[in-house]
Amino acid sequence: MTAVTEMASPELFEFFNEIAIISQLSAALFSKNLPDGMHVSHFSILNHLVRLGDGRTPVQLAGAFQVTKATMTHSLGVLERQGFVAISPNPEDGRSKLVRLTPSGRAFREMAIAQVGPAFGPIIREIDAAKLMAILPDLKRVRQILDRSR
Amino acid sequence: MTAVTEMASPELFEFFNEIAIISQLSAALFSKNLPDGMHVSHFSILNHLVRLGDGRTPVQLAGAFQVTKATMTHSLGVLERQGFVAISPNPEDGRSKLVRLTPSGRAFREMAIAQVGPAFGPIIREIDAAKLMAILPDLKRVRQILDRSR
DNA sequence: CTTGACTAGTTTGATATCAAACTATAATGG
DNA sequence: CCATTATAGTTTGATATCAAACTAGTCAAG
Repeated sequence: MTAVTEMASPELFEFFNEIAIISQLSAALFSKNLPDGMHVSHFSILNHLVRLGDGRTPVQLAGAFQVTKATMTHSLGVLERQGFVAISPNPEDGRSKLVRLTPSGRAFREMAIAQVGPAFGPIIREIDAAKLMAILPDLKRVRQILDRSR
Repeated sequence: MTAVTEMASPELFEFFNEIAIISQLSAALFSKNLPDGMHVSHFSILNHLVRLGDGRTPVQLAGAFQVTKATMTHSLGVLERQGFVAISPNPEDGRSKLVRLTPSGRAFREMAIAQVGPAFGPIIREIDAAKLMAILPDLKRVRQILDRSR
């Protein structure tokens, strides 16, 4: 058991290290093709709201992206100041709020996809998207396990 | 082509999103089991120096972890203040410096491994380390492609 | 030599993120 | 009802990171 840990640690560490680097590089590539001072995290929130529907609470969003509530407060502030989301009290819970997309927010997301898509095009071609999709379930499992043991 | 991009984008985005979340969660789990205010990035640098050898320059290290020079300046400052590395001028290049581990730095790395190992033990068992190792080469390819198109 | 282009490292200013403390509302058990 | 406990969101203070401007050293071409 100790032996297993000792043996597996370096490789496991390498695994997570690789993950961290890919995360950084892809975020950088993404941001570079995003207008202005928009960050991937902001786009992600808009994307999430478009794909899975409006009217989520900040805590739900924080859970979806595995960031803290404080981080989500900050990100939503940015999006609200840009006019990309509207935040209103939650009629069903006095403590809570609801986040809704504005038309401008939807438009921005469309534009971002149009801009970023081409940048990732060559990568998609080169990487063999099928392989990535094959990996995805394994990654999800890793995520779930990490999430549970949090 | 446009069609391919449009079709592949959501999934590809999901892929990178999953990567980003795993990166965050694993870093958090790691940091939680690291003494004091030490961050994964600091440990990683020490680990790198132990495994691949001393006497690297800051730029080499920045390249290895795909962070900017400025970030590496900061991280090395932390490690130096903790007494974990010693930084000296590079006799072969007046612009450059050499980073060396101190005994204290080696000891800290050992201790960190001893502390973090157990925390990741259950995860190793549950995740099926073999599967992760199978994925690793694919991840490396993704990293290389991203790196090249930077 | 000397100039011009490149490279190493630092500094500066900004931002994303976190942890912990705080406020306000909800829910639950006696 | 009320007191306790839990949850939603914010605030505060800290840190890791980045991009861009800057300093200083190197190198190559003439």
